[in-house]
Amino acid sequence: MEETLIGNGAPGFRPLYRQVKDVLVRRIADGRWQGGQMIPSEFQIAAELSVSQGTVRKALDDMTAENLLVRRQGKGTFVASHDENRILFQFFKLGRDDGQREFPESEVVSVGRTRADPVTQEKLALVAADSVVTIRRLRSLGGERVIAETIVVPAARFPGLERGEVPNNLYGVYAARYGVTVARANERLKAVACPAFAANALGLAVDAPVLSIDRLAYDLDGTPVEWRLSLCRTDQCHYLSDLK
Amino acid sequence: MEETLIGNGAPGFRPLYRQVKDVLVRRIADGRWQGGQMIPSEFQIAAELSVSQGTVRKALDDMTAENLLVRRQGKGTFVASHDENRILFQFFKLGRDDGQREFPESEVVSVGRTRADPVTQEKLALVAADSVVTIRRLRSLGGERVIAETIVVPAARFPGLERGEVPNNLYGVYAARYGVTVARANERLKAVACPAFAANALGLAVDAPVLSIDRLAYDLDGTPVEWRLSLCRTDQCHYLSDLK
DNA sequence: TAGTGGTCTAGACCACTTC
DNA sequence: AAGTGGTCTAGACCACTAG
Repeated sequence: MEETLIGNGAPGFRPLYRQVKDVLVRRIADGRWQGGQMIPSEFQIAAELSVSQGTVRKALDDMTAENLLVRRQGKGTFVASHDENRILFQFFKLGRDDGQREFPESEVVSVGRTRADPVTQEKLALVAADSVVTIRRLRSLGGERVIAETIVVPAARFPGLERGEVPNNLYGVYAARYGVTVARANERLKAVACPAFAANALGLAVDAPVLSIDRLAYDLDGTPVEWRLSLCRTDQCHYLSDLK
Repeated sequence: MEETLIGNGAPGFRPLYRQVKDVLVRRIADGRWQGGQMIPSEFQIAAELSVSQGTVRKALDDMTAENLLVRRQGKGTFVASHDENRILFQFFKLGRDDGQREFPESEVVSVGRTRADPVTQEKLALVAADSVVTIRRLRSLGGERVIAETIVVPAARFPGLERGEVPNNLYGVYAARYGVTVARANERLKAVACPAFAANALGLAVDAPVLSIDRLAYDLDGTPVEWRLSLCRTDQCHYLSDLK
């Protein structure tokens, strides 16, 4: 076994299953276990780490509850990938009023690399010397442009992102090309008057009400990795929030 | 044991812990276990239902994850109550921009009982003959009126609600006085132009952008028990949504 | 048939709270 | 010291998938 688990007599007590979980999360964070890949069975992990299979199960169940793993009876346990389905249900909360749920199309407006302005520095925990990549794009649902969004990421974690294609499924690219796993995000929503630049793009009058979504996304270590501001026209669609 | 658990050879297979959970949920739904009350220990429940303590634990852990129970090591397991804290973190997602999180004050504008209109019938699964109680109120954060909301509930489940005081913490009253536990809700958010009636109350210009929150709340059986439409001014506050 | 995850049990011991 | 929930183990058996 490569990692060392501490006994439970220590004052800084941490449950075994927590330590097991930390080890496994690190393997995903380090990219040793990639999205979509099947991981070893419970018994194999248990033997490797010298714990019982039940302890491994508790760690895996925790990670499954946090959408880091997907378990399929009879097949195996897989690292969750940022495919369109996961995005759709975990990270994209906009749905059409007719109940249809679909992955939005994207048109990139601009991509560029600049120094981080003060607001961005604060959002992404950067300093003035740091560079960021800024992506502006429009997104459509059912053929209608409904979102104008600005995405800002630290250039250091995504070298070369500003060159070449910007695909629709960004979080998939973060994971596959840069080994950055977006694990969670928080969003702040406001109703605001539509600014001119977005009004043109969305086919709205200036000052029409639009939904502003200010999102900060974090990786597995809790480090902010993306700041995104989306302006959405919500006459034909809505933001869906489940409270439970 | 009063309830009968089925063996696991049956074709309609249901895990034991699921059956245990159903039994315990029913006790809360029926009001036999009230909010805030301590329930029997794992061993007592296990003995009563003739299952192992581990099986009871899995049922209790599930219910804890769904915010139906609160477990405190060394003390016991308690039925979750709709106190201000739970509402604040589970059912009230509006927070001030300065980061303060507080329970809003309420001023009731009107309370009345009428027949359910077609839209309400559809939302709450009622028929034309059914009556509903409608509450209109204003809510404040930090002394500022920020929400104008309309709440509609089936009169049959809340007899007499339209008479007497309407307290600030409605879900607490649903539970304590009517035995109705709000277990989950879903909200649809839009940015809309402020209608005249709300503009006056919120100190906004007509057509100013406001956040519209359309909420349907469900009880433990999954029956819709409340429809609520909130119009919020979001210049000093925001709707907080955590994606994980 | 073999391998995976899912359920269930029984028992030991630890951590926290209260008396 | 007694009672609660929390962790950990070991082993049995069931359900699902694939070859």
